[in-house]
Amino acid sequence: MTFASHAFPRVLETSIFRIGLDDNDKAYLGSLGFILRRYPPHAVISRQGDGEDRIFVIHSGWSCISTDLADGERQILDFPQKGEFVASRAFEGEAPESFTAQTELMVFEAPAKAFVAGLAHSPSLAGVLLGAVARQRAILVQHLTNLGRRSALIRTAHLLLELGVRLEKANAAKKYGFECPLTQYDLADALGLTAIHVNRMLRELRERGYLEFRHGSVHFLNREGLEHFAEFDAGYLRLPGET
Amino acid sequence: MTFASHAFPRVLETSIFRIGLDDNDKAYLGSLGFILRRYPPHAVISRQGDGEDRIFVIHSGWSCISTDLADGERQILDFPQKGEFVASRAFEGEAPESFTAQTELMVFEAPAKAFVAGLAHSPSLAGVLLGAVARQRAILVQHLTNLGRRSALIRTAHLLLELGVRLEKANAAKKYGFECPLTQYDLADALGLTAIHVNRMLRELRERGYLEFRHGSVHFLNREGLEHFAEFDAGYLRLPGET
DNA sequence: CGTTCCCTTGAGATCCGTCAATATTAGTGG
DNA sequence: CCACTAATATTGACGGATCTCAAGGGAACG
Repeated sequence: MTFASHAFPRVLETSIFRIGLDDNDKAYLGSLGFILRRYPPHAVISRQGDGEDRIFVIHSGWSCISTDLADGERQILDFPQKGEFVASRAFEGEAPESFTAQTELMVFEAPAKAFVAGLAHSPSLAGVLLGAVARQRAILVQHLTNLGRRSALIRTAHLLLELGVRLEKANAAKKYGFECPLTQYDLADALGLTAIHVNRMLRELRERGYLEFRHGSVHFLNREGLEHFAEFDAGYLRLPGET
Repeated sequence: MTFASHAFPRVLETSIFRIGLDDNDKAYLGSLGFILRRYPPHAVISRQGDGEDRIFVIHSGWSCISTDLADGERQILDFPQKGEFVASRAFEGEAPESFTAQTELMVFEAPAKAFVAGLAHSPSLAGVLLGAVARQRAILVQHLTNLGRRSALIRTAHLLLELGVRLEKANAAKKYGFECPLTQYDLADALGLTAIHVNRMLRELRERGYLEFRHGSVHFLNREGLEHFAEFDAGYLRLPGET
């Protein structure tokens, strides 16, 4: 279940922390006790309300962070990708959201306490962390804008375009699109729609020649046209340090 | 337009930064060049896409942060309240959102560059900042959940309850509710609705005996019942350091 | 006292959800 | 490779929530 912590420097190279840290910082990060863990599909890694406080860096696989509602529904906030980080309690208070594996998931994991305390020892790490938090925030803001002010069709397109770009930045995209193990129910919970309507929107996007989503993979057919149609501007996905 | 920076320690006492900082930290904060500025109603303080990078702490008045869409619409993300802070560029990249005064607005303002650089000099400030960012994130997450998974009626109630609690924590609420200069158009842009429908939802809440929103003030008539109806749990609004 | 926001209400259209049924795919064990 | 099952995808018909369009009323402010 757990692996040698010396595996951590590897993912560092492709993670959100790869920029802006000198060797001292990296050595320090490596000392924080990150371990590589594996979770099976549908494992709940951190549940809303938990007091436990951990930092995760995605190594491989798909997962989601979500809020759980009283009636059993959920709102998916994001699908964190390889190299991105997740803070179960967001550094304060009780966990406001749940973190769930969707496929088999490999994550680097460390207690948040040591991580936060470490910010004092590595000032540049604090800056990098702020940058990473800012990017996460920008993604959340786009999802919020999606839900509030865009039609179901554009909203669906926008999310798939975003995931495509994020996977490209993580070097996990194919030439034509990307592998996407999400079900239409998952998409619905992220888009504030029903799975049935997501199905209709995917069909509409296919009939308009924009993309195909079949058998777990998204295939862009007219990406430029789709980006224009969905008013998609990838600027908010810029990684810290990226020009 | 600008006031002596020694006014800053005053708001510190009631701001998000009031907890967890020792005298050294506070003295350091005071040296970062915060000035008190006044903006007239509807002033655009920071526009989406700006490169300028400032930190604000709300002193008095109402404002909103929003994303601007191509068709001229906007999605309001939040209404920051007294003592809360706003980072125009969120510490990285270009401003992903606009910051606009809604009433006359007084803010403490400082260049973000010095602020971020200062985190190295004041490790506990970094921790406090993370806590503040975490709270902002929790608020965003609730707004996202509101838009995605709650009906227009509950969504409206939830936002007004949230604003009530936040104003109480800023000591800016009345006994029965709070002064609220927002128009129904403003609420609509925050709730992902049209102003017309907001109007109908407010009527419905009034007719159900939950609250009145008239002449710029929100009056809770059955707060407990409303909190239950709207599945409102104020836990996510806990201030850093608050039990 | 007139203008300008802002609020309020109604009627009809549209988008999206609900319910119900079937088809397809993926997984499992024989 | 096949039979069976569960999960997922697909489609249609209908209803309800929300939007659009249109009109008027009220409050604030000069």
